[in-house]
Amino acid sequence: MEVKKRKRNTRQKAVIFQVVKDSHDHPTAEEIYERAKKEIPTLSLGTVYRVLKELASEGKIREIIVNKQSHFDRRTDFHHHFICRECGKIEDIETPLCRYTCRKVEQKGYIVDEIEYKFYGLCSKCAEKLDTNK
Amino acid sequence: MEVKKRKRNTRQKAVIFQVVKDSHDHPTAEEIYERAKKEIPTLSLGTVYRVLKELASEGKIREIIVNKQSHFDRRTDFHHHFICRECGKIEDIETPLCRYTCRKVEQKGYIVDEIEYKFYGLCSKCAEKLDTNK
DNA sequence: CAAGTTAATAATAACCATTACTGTTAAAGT
DNA sequence: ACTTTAACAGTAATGGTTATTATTAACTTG
Repeated sequence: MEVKKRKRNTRQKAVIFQVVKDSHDHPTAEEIYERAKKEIPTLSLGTVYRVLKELASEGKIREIIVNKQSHFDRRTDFHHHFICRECGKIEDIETPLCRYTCRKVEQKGYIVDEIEYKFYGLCSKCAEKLDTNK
Repeated sequence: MEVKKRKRNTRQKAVIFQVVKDSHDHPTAEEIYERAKKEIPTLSLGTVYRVLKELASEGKIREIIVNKQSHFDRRTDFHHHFICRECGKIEDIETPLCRYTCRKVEQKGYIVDEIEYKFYGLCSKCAEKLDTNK
């Protein structure tokens, strides 16, 4: 009954994956598209979206959503994000899992498979800039 | 130079605010629109969006974004959310502010003005349902 | 390694939550 | 009541994302 679909290794997938892995920021699909086009000029934006979703569901990259827009993270280990309201930059935040919080959630009978902490405010650069302007 | 705009108290604003305050779930703009239309049948969806944004920026309600869609919360006090991947329900989570984490973020020179924790997984009902189906 | 199969692609249309626009309505001051 | 104009209803536009489809190119098989 089950028709098994063999996956194919395409240049597009390899290039898009590499672009994310080489990104030290947290690019959007559009930005990844622009970077990958330098390698494959005929690349289509739809392909970028599809491949990114696939890579994320395979656990090879991470999707993070900021202001209703998907960004992609080369890191898949446990960490969180700080988002600057001024410049929009997304910074990684290393913070341990809060056992106390997890226990409280699990006590309610919920099964948690993902935890996401987001901190909003001003990054050091923007905080400084706004301070000197005053 | 400054032209002061006097705000007007309209029935639309009052009804929309009341709908959110009476909501024990976390409705979307569309859902709030449907509920408020029972009171004001000629209400426009655009008005709902505008008023909700206004109420949120006044701190009278809270906007929470789940799956790239705005939901609205009658609570404005410090709390977080659990989102069920199965039924989409959003549940409140009471958890204290993690001082350790905050200190780490502030050590980087960031100024934090909002903290958002989201827990994803299965709510107790859906967890049970999926368990008995096996 | 040529031929056949079909997964993945490029290009484009559609989607949908949200925002912008515009003529009209109705709060609030005089 | 009259005037002013903030807010409204109705509708068009926006923008990130997803769906569709004919075509291309990985991989399989002979």
